[in-house]
Amino acid sequence: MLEIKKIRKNKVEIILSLSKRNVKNIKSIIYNLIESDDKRKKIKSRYDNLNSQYNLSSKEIGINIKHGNTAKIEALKLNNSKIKEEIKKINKDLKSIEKKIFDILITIPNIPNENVPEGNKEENNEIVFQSKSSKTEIPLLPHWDLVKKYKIIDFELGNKITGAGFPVYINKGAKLQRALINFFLDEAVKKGYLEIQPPILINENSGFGTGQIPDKEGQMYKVENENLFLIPTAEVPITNIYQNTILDIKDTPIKNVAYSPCFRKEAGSWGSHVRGLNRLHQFDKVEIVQIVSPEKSYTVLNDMCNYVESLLENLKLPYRKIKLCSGDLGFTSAMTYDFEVFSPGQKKWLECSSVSNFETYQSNRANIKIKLENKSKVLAHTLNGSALALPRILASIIENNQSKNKIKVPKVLIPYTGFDEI
RNA sequence: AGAGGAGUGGCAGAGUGGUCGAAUGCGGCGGUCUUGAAAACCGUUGUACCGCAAGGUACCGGGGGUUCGAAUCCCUCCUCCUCUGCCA
Repeated sequence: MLEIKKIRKNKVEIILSLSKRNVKNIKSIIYNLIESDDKRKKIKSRYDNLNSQYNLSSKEIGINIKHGNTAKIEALKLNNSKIKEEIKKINKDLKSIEKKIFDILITIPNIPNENVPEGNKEENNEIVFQSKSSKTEIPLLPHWDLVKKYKIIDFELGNKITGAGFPVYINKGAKLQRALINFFLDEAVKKGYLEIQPPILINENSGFGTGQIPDKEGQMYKVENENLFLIPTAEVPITNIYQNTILDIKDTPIKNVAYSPCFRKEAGSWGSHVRGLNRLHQFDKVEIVQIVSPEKSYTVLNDMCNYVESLLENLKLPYRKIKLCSGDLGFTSAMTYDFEVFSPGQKKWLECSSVSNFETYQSNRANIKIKLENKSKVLAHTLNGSALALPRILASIIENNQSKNKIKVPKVLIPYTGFDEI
């Protein structure tokens, strides 16, 4: 959520950059917001003033009770009851204007960083890097055929037990999953990330803190009667560890890594183009999260991207790095790089990581601050990225490493799998 | 799950209806002293909002209520501890 103070200060720039993001009527939204905030200030001032009068009067009653001035007490009580009525009324006004402001604020997405390419179409995304794809003579099978052939993932079983989008990993398929998770966790820990295993159910407040609620509430599975949600990503519990905290600058950067299963309803995004591991309701992911002081966040974004690239290189997968344009940016992000691995069986690129800087958008919601050297407190910048999401990586691994009768396991994974081919 | 107890400032801990935003101790910060450090002593030390400022308002787990007045009384929810039960 954007900070109202910043909006007031930089309204022209903000209107300009949000209009690049497809936000309709942004100018009138912003002006409406500022007008409402002006109103709020006036009401707040009146409200405080009345409360002050009321408090004084109550104290006076106390003093008069001690001295037994019955007549005066009654007069003061009468006066107080009048003030109280007005306080009640003004309190209503204050609450309603605050709610109005809040309701507007949560509909406004983050402001894209100035270096984000402008545009609303996929073509406006900037391909920063792309591996040269290796050409092979033999026809390559898509992963949904390979997993059947080698009996490592069973989609039918998943349908039976749960429903579509919940695959069952079997034998070397299951081991490969476990190997990838351990490999990703170990690599992150080597880079100084603290390993965390978070709850995979979160409450409403945490969902709000990272921006899933209310914007993407419909994409999360809700536990009936408990008011809890299955996490769509470990970003939610991990970032919310720090909700309502003031971090000392000395304790930053916060670098956390977590493996978790992720659950997404993916409502509306299902179609014939979605097959196999391309899109699932449940999948595994290792997520890295950093919380840093504002001036460092873009350096950190780069570091995180470099780290993700190093994983892809270690796995020897053809990949590309894409800088998302303003129109493609997630609601809460100020800048995002996507990483895609090549699927030769499908002849298309599959997103396997998304690394974002949210600047203060999440920290303002979750109330995460940093106390600087000079003791001033500022909203922290939060960042996160997949490092990595498993299913598409697994798809790409088996498709890229297939030969006629086997699939070679990437070298770095062999110590983790205990076998070198499937 | 049942019974009982408890949730107060960074921590510890007082306060059970009236200048309580809250004693005290520890910690933190600033200073005096010291060649330096420690000790001692003095001062300072929460967050948000309104206000140019002076100052004001709100917050004692969350929400609601009683009262002229609530950290203190009542209701409700959450969390923690103890005992009983159940269980991976």
